[in-house]
Amino acid sequence: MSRDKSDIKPTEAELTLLNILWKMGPATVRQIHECVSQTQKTGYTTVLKILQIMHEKALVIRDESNRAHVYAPANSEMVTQSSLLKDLVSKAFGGSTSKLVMRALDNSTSKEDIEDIRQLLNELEQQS
Amino acid sequence: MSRDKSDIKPTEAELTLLNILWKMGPATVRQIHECVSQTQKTGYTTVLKILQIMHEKALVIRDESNRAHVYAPANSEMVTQSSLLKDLVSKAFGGSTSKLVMRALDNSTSKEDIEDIRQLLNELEQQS
DNA sequence: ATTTTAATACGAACATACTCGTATCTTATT
DNA sequence: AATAAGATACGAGTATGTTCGTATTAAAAT
Repeated sequence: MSRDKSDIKPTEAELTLLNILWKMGPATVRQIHECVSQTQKTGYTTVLKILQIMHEKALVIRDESNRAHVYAPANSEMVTQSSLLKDLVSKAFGGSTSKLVMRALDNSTSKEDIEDIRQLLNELEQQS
Repeated sequence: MSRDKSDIKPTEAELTLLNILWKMGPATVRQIHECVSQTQKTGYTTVLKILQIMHEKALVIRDESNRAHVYAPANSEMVTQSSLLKDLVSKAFGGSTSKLVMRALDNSTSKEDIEDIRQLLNELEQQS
């Protein structure tokens, strides 16, 4: 059973670029490189290459109508976050999402966060 | 700033073995291999090698007093889970644990789980 | 038209992870 | 003591990810 196109797990470098794309919207390699350069020292062609690989993997789509290709995420941030969580749940929490949630809450959560989450729990309970 | 010994991120294969060790307790390579063989077809020396690498990385400790070394996790399951969560939060949730929790809850949680989590929220709130 | 600029494509080098066969060493059995 | 069994150590092959230099191509400027 091979992996569905839509739930390929992005690598670390790929996730860095996806984060930028989700934040900036569709962008050229130059724009993406400028952005990533603010926090890392990475060559232009490195960013280009990663994007090309991501295109092969269908992690991004690109508009080739202009000379400078315009890249955009293939999946929303939400879908990708869910996919990464699902992966972690299965590999490190025995498949139990609630175990993951409890462990996450153990660590660090502010008072406002607690209220937000409680609110969400109420909504979820009503749905079912 | 180099990585602390105690929060090295285990790879996928390493996590598989750690899961076994947390479940079984300290074990020899043979025991671990038998266990992992129930779900995967992996050579004995492959398991051995991974454990040796994990020992170098200080992910496991081992008792060499007998011929068959006895391996044990260097860190608890809890600590490792927290470390993995922290990593995912920073890489895919902009550093926000509560965003991760909410995304996780969105997906799938049973009614009993919701109650458990609500209980935990109450306790957390009292602490602060 | 020629030159300069700026983009993509390609390939190679390097790092890490994973896998396993073979060599070596230690203990038990005969 | 010699052999067999069972353990670790080592090294090499493969796969994937990351990095970047160079080549090539396309557009803009002169």
